[in-house]
Amino acid sequence: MTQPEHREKFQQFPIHIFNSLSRNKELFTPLNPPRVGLYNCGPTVYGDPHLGHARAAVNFDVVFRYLQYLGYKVRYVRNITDVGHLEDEVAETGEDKIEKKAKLQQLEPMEIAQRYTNTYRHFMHLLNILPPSIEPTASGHIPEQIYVIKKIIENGFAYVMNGSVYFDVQAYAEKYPYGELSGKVLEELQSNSRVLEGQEEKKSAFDFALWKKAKPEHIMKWDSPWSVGVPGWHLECTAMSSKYLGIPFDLHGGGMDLKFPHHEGEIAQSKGAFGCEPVNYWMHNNMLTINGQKMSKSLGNFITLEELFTGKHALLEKEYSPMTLRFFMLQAHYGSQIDFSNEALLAAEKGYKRLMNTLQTLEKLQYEGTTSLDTALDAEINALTTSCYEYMSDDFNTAKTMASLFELGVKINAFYHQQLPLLSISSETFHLLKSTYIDFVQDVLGLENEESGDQHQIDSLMQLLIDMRQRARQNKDFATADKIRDDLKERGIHLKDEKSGNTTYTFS
RNA sequence: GGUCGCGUGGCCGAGUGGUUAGGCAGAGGUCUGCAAAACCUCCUACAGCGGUUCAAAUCCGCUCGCGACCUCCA
Repeated sequence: MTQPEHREKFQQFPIHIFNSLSRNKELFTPLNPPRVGLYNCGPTVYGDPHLGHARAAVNFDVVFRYLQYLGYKVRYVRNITDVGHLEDEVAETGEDKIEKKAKLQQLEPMEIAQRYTNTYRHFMHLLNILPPSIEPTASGHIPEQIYVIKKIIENGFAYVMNGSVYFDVQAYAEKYPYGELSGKVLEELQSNSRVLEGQEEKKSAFDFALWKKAKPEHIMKWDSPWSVGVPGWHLECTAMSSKYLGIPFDLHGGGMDLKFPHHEGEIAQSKGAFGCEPVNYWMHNNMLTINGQKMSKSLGNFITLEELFTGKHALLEKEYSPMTLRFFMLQAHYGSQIDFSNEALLAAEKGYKRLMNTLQTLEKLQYEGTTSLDTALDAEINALTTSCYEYMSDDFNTAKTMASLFELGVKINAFYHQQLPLLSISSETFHLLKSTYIDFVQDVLGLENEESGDQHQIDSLMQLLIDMRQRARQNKDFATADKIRDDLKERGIHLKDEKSGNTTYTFS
């Protein structure tokens, strides 16, 4: 995919990323070009993947895709958290989320983790999200996590208490600033911290566990120098990102809700263990709301991907396809909140189909003959193709990029329907238009056609019906012709008679 | 309560000191046997009130409304 023209455009529009840490848009300079290390916080596999998972995954998939498109060699690490996160209502028992579910369902903890990992991967695949280069699990990296804890203890930023190890935030804060990413002030944290049982072990309420001693009844536990127990909440990402990407690495992503305490913890652990920032650029995608309300289980507006794709949810008027969801998300910038509603999804569905129809139209376009150049039009199309790079490089602005693609689509359709002469642009411009449009829609934004079934057989069946109707039309038997068209329409297939005399069809 | 952010046309959503975002919906037109699609044209907004400026939706202040984080969370 690394074509010379990409390099040229790339040089013209170097990538700028809004770095959550500095709160500024910064020129992206990888440490070891052309290699880029990308880390994204993946799911905790104790439940069905939902819309929030999709947003994070889609956004960083586009980052991954665009970097690769420009010729970077990207190692993309997205973890699977299969251990270690405490659940609210059982926090005082130190019980593990995954373990809790296992007991309820009488399954092995790893069986649960595996099942939801499979489900997650399945839905990511439906969303056309490229698999990461490495998908490490927390449970598979216990020694690495123990190693990080040892380093932190050695450096004096952690203490052992009754077989558990806690990060000493106060000691850390004397040497490094704490709370930079999330804008937290230590004193405020202190006064606002909720008092939980089992916290009397900690020196301060905001100290966090690096290792937690297990209760005898716990099933998921590992040996360590301190106790048989489980690793802390934020440790896996530090251990696995440093292992596979080095320290520091280039780019770390995740949902905004992870800024505190998760990513703040990662920064502290990394500096505490290795004395340096874990990563140069932090990217955070914003949250979703549903009909203007926060998506949460207690509000009953929590939508899983399966519910969205099947339409089986009280808030959904119908099902929406994976590509509709992907399109919908890409029409907004990752840094903005987006609001879900049936109207918004319906609009996205239509927009997506228009984009796909244009893509198919473009593939049918043939440039033949001699140019009779329309300089203004030629320049306009050139500028629009260039703007795709410009906008993507400007903090991955998929919304603006899509706007340019739609404007190019107007030209593509006009060429195809002979509303504009194709030969009014140069052959070079035509090929640039074609490659840019196809590449950005398919490779960069990852939007693809969703037709199902055996397309070849459907085509041949459809051709049969189209021929029959054509004959009826030639005989002015419009009743028959219209019946064929209307009956197909009832079945969700739309016929279009084109100027050229050809009839094409689309699915609704 | 603390911290941060947002309020854009009928809906969704970019943008952010002077110039068309885009999608969906709606109106008119071209094309068509009729449609559909496509194309053309129109609908041209920035919560309210003040202030800065030659110029503000964009900067500042206040008011109102909303959201996120502070606790597992994408």
